[in-house]
Amino acid sequence: MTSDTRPENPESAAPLGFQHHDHGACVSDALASAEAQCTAEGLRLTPVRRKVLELLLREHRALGAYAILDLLREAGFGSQPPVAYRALDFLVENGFVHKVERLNAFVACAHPGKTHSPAFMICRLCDAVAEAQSAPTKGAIGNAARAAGFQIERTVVEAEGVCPACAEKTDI
Amino acid sequence: MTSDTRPENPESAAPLGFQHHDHGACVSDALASAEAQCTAEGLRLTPVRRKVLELLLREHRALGAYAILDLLREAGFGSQPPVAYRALDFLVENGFVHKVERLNAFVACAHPGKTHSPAFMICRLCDAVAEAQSAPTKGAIGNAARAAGFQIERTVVEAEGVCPACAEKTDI
DNA sequence: TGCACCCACGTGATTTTATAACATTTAGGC
DNA sequence: GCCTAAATGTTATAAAATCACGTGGGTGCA
Repeated sequence: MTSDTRPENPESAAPLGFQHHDHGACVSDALASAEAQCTAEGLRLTPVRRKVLELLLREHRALGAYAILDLLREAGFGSQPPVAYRALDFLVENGFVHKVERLNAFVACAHPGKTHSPAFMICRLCDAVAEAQSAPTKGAIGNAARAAGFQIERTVVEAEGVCPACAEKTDI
Repeated sequence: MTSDTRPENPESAAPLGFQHHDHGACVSDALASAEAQCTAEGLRLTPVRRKVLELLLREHRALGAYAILDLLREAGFGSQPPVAYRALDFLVENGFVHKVERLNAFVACAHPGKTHSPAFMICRLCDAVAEAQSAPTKGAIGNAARAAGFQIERTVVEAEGVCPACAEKTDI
């Protein structure tokens, strides 16, 4: 056991977007901003919750709950599933983390702050996940919902395919 | 065990669309059309596969793999998970059935024949699932993909909310 | 016709993902 | 300080999915 989301395709540590960027700052900025938001809204960013968010920010890719659990154990936290799931529930509920349904995995939100409807692009080769925005009430699904009288509360939009880096490796 | 997708909210047997329609004809028509397509394409719609499709058409709602497995057992087929999963793999691969990622469940395709990108509306109260069409390469996600150089192969579009029937019951 | 191959099926075991239930601790309001 | 509510730790179990291996039934071809 001591699982990870995948056989761990070596070199492809799957950047959250598909382009590189200054990490490190990105992690601590996001943590600070999360802390600020929690203070502002009276939410409790407890040690476990903070750690899970930090792990997801640091790893910068989608991690399964049990992969997170392993990392929590290493960090000296409880190591039973509910520990991870509860922290994830909190983070997802408050928009700091999203669940990628297609992968049964979790990613730190790339556009924190305002509530939004995330859309994901998932590379089937290297498992990289990029987050974009979707517009729930627009487009085909919005029209269908209006026509059917369906009230949309939340949307899951995930595209599976090949990221630029993998396409290059494969095509050439 | 002997599971079903839900505690089975009694009266809400969750129509596939949100409006009623002539069932029965709908089931046998779909089966016949699937058979025709398989013959045409040299695919083997074996007894188990046919049975699974029939069950999904008949139930007319999203069923978990284990719920299907129970029904298969009752019908005298093998009752180990791979039996259901293999049949479902075949049916999904060939477009007769879709997987609803949000529910880890399966529905018979409501628009068989041509290949398409399904979009689902899922009622969180009665679990009804309606299928609409999405346009993968259009809209926000299509633009994001083009901008990022991501090649979309498949999309998951699922809206969660309240169906007309449940909205009526609740609001009044 | 017979044989060989491939595909599908049956079954047992196991892995991965997720939740239930309950005791214990901790933080904050008063 | 004390009470309450929320968060945590832990045990157990449920639900979803896959692996591995053996068997049988068509299809194609000699």
